[in-house]
Amino acid sequence: MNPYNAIKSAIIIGEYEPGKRLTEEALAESLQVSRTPIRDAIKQLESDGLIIPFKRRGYIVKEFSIEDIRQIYNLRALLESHGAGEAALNRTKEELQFMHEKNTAYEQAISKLKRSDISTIKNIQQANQEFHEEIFKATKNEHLRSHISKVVVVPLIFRSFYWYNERQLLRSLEVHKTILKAIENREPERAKIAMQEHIYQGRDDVLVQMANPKIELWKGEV
Amino acid sequence: MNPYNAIKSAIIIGEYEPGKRLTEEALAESLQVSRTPIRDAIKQLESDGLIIPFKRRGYIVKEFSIEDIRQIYNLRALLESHGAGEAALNRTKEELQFMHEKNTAYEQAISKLKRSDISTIKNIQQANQEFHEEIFKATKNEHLRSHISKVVVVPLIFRSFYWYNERQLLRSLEVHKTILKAIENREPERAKIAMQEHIYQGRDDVLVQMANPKIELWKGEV
DNA sequence: TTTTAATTTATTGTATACAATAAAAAATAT
DNA sequence: ATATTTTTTATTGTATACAATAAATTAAAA
Repeated sequence: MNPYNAIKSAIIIGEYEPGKRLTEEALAESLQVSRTPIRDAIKQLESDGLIIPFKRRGYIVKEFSIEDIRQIYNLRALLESHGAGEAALNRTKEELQFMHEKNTAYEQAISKLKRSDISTIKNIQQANQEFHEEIFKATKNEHLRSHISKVVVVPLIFRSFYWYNERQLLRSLEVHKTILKAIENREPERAKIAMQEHIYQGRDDVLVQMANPKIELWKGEV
Repeated sequence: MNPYNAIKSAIIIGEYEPGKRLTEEALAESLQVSRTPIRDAIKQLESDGLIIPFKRRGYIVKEFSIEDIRQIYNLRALLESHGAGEAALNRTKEELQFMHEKNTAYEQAISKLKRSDISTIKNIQQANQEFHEEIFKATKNEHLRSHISKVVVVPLIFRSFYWYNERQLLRSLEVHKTILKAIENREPERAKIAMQEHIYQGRDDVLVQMANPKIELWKGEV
């Protein structure tokens, strides 16, 4: 795994907790490479909004406020709902088939849920992400796609899956099916609204958990 | 000027034309710095979508197709119109005042138009950009702001000002005033739609010029 | 002559030493 | 005790040499 993915991964699973301070040298030592590739990774992570410079004394892992969550999820809602509408207009039969396959994979990942097992949750998050990405591929809009990927802050989504219970996961699966049906039927407005609602639901789940933390984020060895 | 802005600037004014090949070493030589800061700049420019890697043999300045223009401007329309709506809801009296000032500066920059004079056109583009940015500041939505800035591909906008005649510039000034009025009156829907129309107008002007190039991009020494 | 393999070359990737500098700590003055 | 200046230190910024490697070129084989 390259330095970028290694650090990102550690942030996603919470090994590097929000607020933790990172320096080039310490990261280089920990990943057994020189500072040069670490600097490349850091620049990318900064542009991703996952770390922020800390007064010329390294970086800290970004802590997301309630307002950050609102803003990020509202942006996602705007862009991803637009994407779903475009997908409903432009999808081919083959692409629809791929979406079905990705959603089936998501269903299977959910069925293997073991709470607090990092790798199970990673699988669920990954399957979910691939389903969403399949939709945006079908828009044939490369710029929209790449911008959506910049708005999607993976650590936030990972955390929401970490907190989700089975009921919540099954509900999200049902909404995926609604979105799929709308795309299948070439109903852009319905696909758009279903996707918007899906993202808002995710946003509110995160906000509720933040206001009233029932489950701590995992801590300890990888 | 740092390497990032130096290279970006050269791309914007067309000194580095679309398709031109760039290598780290040549840029380092030309800007009289080592490859290290050039590499940082290149990474940023790549993420901006202004250059693309060319089979491990340097980079080339991005050539924008008609489809690219459509996708980028449509994205801008989506995000900036949303931003204008939010600004109409959230702007303070002071922020409204700033917007007026920026638009006055835009009006003055236009009044000094001399076609084909790079620095005049740079001023117009800069003033226009500052007006738009003032609107997005008023949203108090830092994430929206930063994403809009990623969608705004400055070379495209610069080129459109390069091609614009006085009539087109005055029309764009009038639309700015419409947007301002809607923000002043706290009419989010109208601000949104006016901004959307403004961006689509810009898009179509660029598409028309691309289909039927009346004015060549500037070439020669800086 | 065309395909395949070997060699060379252009270019990015990485390590490392040193320079610049902002922040922190210590010393001095008020 | 507080404010100001000086010194030290932690950390990023930059230059440069060398390594890795994909692409281009040349040579060899079919």
